Amino acid sequence: GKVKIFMGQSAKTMQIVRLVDKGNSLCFRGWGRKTYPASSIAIEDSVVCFFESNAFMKLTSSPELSKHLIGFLNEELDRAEKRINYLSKMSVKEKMAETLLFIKDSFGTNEENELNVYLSREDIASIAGTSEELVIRILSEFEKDGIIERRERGKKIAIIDEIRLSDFIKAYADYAL
Amino acid sequence: GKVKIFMGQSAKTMQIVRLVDKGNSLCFRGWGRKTYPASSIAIEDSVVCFFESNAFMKLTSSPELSKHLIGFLNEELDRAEKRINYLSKMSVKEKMAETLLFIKDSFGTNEENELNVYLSREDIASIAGTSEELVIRILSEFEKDGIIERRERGKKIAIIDEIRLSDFIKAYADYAL
DNA sequence: TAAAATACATGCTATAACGCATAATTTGTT
DNA sequence: AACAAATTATGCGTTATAGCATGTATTTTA
Repeated sequence: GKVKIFMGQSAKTMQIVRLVDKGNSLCFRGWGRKTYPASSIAIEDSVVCFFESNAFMKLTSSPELSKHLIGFLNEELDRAEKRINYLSKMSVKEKMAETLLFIKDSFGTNEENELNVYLSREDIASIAGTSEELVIRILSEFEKDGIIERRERGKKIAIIDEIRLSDFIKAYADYAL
Repeated sequence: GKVKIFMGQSAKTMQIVRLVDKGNSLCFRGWGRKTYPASSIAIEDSVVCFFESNAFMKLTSSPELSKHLIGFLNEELDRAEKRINYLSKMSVKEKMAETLLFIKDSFGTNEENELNVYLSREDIASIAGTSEELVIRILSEFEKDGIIERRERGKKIAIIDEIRLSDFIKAYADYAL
């Protein structure tokens, strides 16, 4: 299932750095190291598979797996570097737009354009790098402007106008999310 | 030589995401993709080697190179995720502390604890994710507090009290930079 | 089904950070 | 050497954001 990966131990320093959907491997990152520098929490019930480190190391000799792994790391590094750019330069409103697209990119949406995941306002704040209060304020602003809709008392977020969302962030990178 | 890697085209959105020293390969990231999503500028005179993509692809089958590459990407992803955490949660003063350590980590210091690189205040601002003015203010504050020294009219920055610098950021991650 | 705990929402205040104006240095150019 | 351009530095008003207080709704527990 879906997993969030974060850094920092206290509430003050906690920051979600990555979101992982089912089928994707957390363990990829742990390769060849004693400790993994971040922590994970399952957002929903998840099945987690463990590999023995040694056995996994042997597999690494497979060129196919290596290729896959390199591709995966490349993509994640891309996403991470984009987020560095975003988080440090954007206004909170822009960060919220980016965050909604980031969540969509990570977990997708259903037929009604609703995000396939429930995240608390606090979690969203931790992705966007802002406060819970600002998240709530900007979500209602986005709803007022017809960009999103909050359904089932805020549990589901539907993206109504994705174009306008990406307009917020289009100045920041020369290619689409 | 030394190279800075950044994203965003306008001054407003420009953000340095990574610093690369001599010997390290930029091209690693370009592997298997048409376009590289960030831009690079040499900080100092550099010798750059180009590989033909096809020839490079063949090499990738070598398990040794794969291993090396995977290790490299893992490290870079670590650094990137740490910076995500830092940039979104830290005060400007803390970000400046982290930035100085980040620069030291990237390029090292000489015998007099001076950073092995000259970066304009604007560049530093773009690493720290803040404004040029704040960089200047906080640098002089750090100097007043005996944490750093600006030598040769600001061209060289010497790190006097690294302990106190890392104290600023020690709450953010459970392991050292 | 009542009580407690959690999550969502809104108003308000204090302040950190931004960004403009301006000045002082330093560097580059003819 | 004298000028222009760029960089570094400082002061200051404005604003965005954080963070508290407080209230309402929702979910969980007993």
